Amino acid sequence: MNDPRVTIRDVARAAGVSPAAVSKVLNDGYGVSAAMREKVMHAIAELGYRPNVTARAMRGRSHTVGVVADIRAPIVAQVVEGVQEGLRDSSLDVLLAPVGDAPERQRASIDTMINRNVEGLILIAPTLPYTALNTLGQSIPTVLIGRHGGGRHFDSVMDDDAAGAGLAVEHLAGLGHRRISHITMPTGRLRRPSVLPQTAREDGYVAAMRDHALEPDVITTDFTEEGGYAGALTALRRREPATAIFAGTDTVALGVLRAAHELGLRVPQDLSVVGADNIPVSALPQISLTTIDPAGKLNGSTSARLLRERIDGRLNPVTYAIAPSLVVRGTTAPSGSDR
Amino acid sequence: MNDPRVTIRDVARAAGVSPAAVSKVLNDGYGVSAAMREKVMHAIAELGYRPNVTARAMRGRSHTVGVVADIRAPIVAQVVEGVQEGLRDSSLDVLLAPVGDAPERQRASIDTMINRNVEGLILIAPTLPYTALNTLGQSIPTVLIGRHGGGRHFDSVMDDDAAGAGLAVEHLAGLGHRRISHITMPTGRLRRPSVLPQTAREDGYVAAMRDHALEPDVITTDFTEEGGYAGALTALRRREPATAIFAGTDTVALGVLRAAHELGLRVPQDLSVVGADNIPVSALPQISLTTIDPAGKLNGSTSARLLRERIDGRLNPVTYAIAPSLVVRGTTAPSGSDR
DNA sequence: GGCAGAATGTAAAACGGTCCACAGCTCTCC
DNA sequence: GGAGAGCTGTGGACCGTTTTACATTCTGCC
Repeated sequence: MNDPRVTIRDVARAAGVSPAAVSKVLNDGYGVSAAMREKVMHAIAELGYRPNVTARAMRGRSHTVGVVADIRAPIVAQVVEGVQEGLRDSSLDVLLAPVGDAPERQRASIDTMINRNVEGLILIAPTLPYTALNTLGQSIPTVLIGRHGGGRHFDSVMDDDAAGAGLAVEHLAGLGHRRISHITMPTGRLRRPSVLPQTAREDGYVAAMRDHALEPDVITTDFTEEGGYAGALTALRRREPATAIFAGTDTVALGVLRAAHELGLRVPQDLSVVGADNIPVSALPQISLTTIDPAGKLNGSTSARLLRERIDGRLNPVTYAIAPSLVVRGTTAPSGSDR
Repeated sequence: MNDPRVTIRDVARAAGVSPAAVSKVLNDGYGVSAAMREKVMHAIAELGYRPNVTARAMRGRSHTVGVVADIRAPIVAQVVEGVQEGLRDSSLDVLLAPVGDAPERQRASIDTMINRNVEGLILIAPTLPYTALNTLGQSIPTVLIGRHGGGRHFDSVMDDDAAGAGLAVEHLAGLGHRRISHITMPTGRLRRPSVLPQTAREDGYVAAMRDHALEPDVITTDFTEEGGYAGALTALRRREPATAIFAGTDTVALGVLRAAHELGLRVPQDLSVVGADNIPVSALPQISLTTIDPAGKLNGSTSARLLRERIDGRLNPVTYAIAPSLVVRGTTAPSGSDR
């Protein structure tokens, strides 16, 4: 912490060895005697030496993994925690480049990381086109979280969102619901199979409905509370209104709850609602939303493991789909019930 | 993006000049002719050259500002957005080191940043002791957000939380409330005046109550929904129960709302509730919490400005207190009202 | 035309590590 | 006792950029 910084030369002098020797000790290189290791370690502790990472980075290893994510999404905190956990014993530090909505900001943040010679990248729910990601993966170890479809030059970790949607439909159908609507959002320019969670959920919903011999009803708005409100009004003003709504995200579900309230519908007696993402709000007693839990931490730690393998030289792509779980809370009940 | 990376030498060769010349163009150095600038710029664009930041960092400037924060707090996203905005025209990039609760993780994240030669640090609500922060500020330009009291070797930006508490009390007293309880959390090891927002709020609350000739009633639990629930039970089971509660944070306020609901109290008719922080949930129609808005983005952009001044050489400490505002929503009403 | 001084460009040394190639030493084995 | 192998440790080049000190060219003016 004190200026000027202690360098490897200072340590070497204090320990009476060469800088190269200190470097070897630090990188547990081949050919260091116990005696020397001891001397060097002592000098390091004595002087409070910490290697200058930028200098290290110039010779290949930057000891840094870059995470690019929109930190406004509550799940990101959990994912990052998982990443850190997965990197704990590895001498790799996690740095986060914050992005907002704009795709060009994503690019800029990725470049920020690459300019700093990060050893690998973890991108959370990137909206960049498939080809750009593939090109990126060719030049640097890359793992994608939450992007479906996989790719040739990067690893992918995601929740099995289609299966999650299946869980939701199964739960609702099991409660006797027949008219189950789904609210989703436009896919942007992304095309199947390289898509974000909402599209996979939509597909899973449609498939599950067909499996139960039910008619799918997909309403497309946007993923805000407002969007959920508007979507719910559509679903509930049909000639044969929905008795259950599977919302594409919890935030959307909150809008659905508000619409129901305004229309005088009781939840869950008159309308059942299922969300997705299990954001912190959903667990609040006032909300108590039945939802699909995305296992954010597990996504993070799995990504970290894959990235390390990739940094260590693996080239063939790996895809991990994590089984989601349904968290049953207070917004779902049997159809036509009045408990 | 393509391997191997384009270096300054490649650009120099392509433009038919020396590497030094390219460097000068990049750093708008003294003594570059228009012709040379033109040639170099063209070569840079041609080759898609981007300077290697780690190499730059070795010669002093790392073009990086480090933000250390707990990304689980919703406000952090807004603050970071403000920081980025304040740094937009500066060639400085923002990198974020995520931390959790543990103070030693804060230290580790700060070291992570220093090891990478960042030009300055912005710490959001750090819990490190005052002396550690002061020492830190002596070795690197540092700005603290959300830490009261200021210091000799760093700048401070914070909401005027005492004034915010004053707004809350004034609002409630103006509605006719006399028994206004406040729920706060322990101060940890921090001592006045170098404290986190909650302590400043508590002080502001006590002062404002006295100003209105009312008796302060401070309940100390912890800053979770559970804590709020427990605190509210205490306040509402007194012989003379509170008619209004000023919660230390919105999350706490959510617990208060649950307690009120369970006790059969209607909000706002039987009990008024004010929170603090204006987290996204509070704006939801179902919650509609009256709260104090912390102007996160303004905190961020102000910090960025101060940090730049400090990087440019300013040494004397500056403290900025940002006036908070009260957002009146649906959880407050006149005392004894039955509107 | 010659000269001072300004303007423009370059060579080379740094920054703080890593790592290759090699030197010196000890040990083993014949 | 000497050759060769195996260990330890070191010198120095190198990574990509900035910056200082200096060389060269140009300009204006007497």
